[in-house]
Amino acid sequence: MVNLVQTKRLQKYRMALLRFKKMGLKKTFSHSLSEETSVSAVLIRKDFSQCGIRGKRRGGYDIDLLLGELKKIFGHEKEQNIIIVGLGNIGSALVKYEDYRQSNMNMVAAFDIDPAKRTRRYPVPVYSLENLREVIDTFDVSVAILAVPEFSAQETSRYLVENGIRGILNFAPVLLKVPDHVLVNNVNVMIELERLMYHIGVIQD
Amino acid sequence: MVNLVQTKRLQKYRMALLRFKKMGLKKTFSHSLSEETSVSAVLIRKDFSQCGIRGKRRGGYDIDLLLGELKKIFGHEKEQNIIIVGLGNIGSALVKYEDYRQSNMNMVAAFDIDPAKRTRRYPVPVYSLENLREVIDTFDVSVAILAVPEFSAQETSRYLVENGIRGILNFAPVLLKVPDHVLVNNVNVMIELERLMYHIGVIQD
DNA sequence: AATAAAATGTGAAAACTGTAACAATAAAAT
DNA sequence: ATTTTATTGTTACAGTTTTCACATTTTATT
Repeated sequence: MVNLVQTKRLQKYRMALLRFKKMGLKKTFSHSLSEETSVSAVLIRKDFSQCGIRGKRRGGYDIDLLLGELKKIFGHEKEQNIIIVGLGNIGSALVKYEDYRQSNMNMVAAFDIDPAKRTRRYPVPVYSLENLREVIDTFDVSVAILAVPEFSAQETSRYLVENGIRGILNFAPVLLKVPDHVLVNNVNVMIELERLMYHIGVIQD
Repeated sequence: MVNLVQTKRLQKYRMALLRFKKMGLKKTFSHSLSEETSVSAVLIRKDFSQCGIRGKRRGGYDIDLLLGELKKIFGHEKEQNIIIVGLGNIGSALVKYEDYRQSNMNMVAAFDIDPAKRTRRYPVPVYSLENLREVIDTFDVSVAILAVPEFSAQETSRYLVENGIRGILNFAPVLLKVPDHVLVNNVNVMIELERLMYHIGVIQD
């Protein structure tokens, strides 16, 4: 229904709307959202229009209505269980995140090869990868955060997919090879920094 | 010279090339890179062509030559100093990263309002934000990683910009408002997870 | 030497994305 | 009640990005 580019924008709108709501506002206008998100007002109206969201001419858009529609689109209505694999620096930080609940996500388990990590020091139970299938089946998990070291990322991702994972948020600096039905989102700090540097023109001067 | 879309692809090529090189390969072909990066072979050739990188007809591309050109484009030749602001969960994890050196980046300092964080437990000195200007001037820093809590992100970013930062890698779930000459790259785990879920169609079934 | 095969490089077409202009409508002002 | 104003919604257009088709070059084969 909506493609990747639009999805990204809708998520921006949602963030802005949540902020507006927190400020006590009830309705908003394409221009206000434009200022907040740096997306042109026309494009915002077009996106809404295409999603079947209607405003009132001269009256703007109802914030709760918009958030409701976005909720439908992104399926926040249904709780989604997720897992995390790898409790190194990044993994440990991510497992302690508390924002998951806000998006109706539920971190149900963590996995690490190091038995020393399998303690109660984390907010979720920590297992060996041997228990992966069991956890996935029990909690109907389809999305995993992958935060293992570079050298084991490809193999681990294969194992995840083998056991039913269809979406991977990958923090390892590796281009994972996965079957067509699996989706990977890469988060790579180095690459983001590099691009930032390139674009602010640090390079030239 | 190259735009954002192309930059992202070039970074992908670079990752693939580094992998090929590690495997001992000397030359490669647009098709091999295509398989590795999921970018079409024609597009890869076009990107290279536009960057003034030439291959040999039937002979493919020389890996070292390609990496050299990419190095020039991304300015890895010159060392870039960066700082990190906020030593919470994520910040602490990022400051311990060791991959910065690979891209010729140098993490020179961290900042946190909590004096308890200002110990020697971190691989770089930790300061109060009062010392920001001093550090920025001394080390000629133009890029910062922002990993403070949501509520203080906007204010902190304003302060960073005021003191000369021109690029921000923002881990706070906030759409920062910054002047035109400043670039922000957002890294938002929730948003990435949501998009992943949306696109694998977890929602529908 | 001639031919075939495997690559690159590129101009034109297609697909996609965003913008501009403006009609339609609702609210506010007179 | 009428006019003005502000805002949405949409159609046509412009720009950007990707793909297609194929010419060109190099290497390998016969």
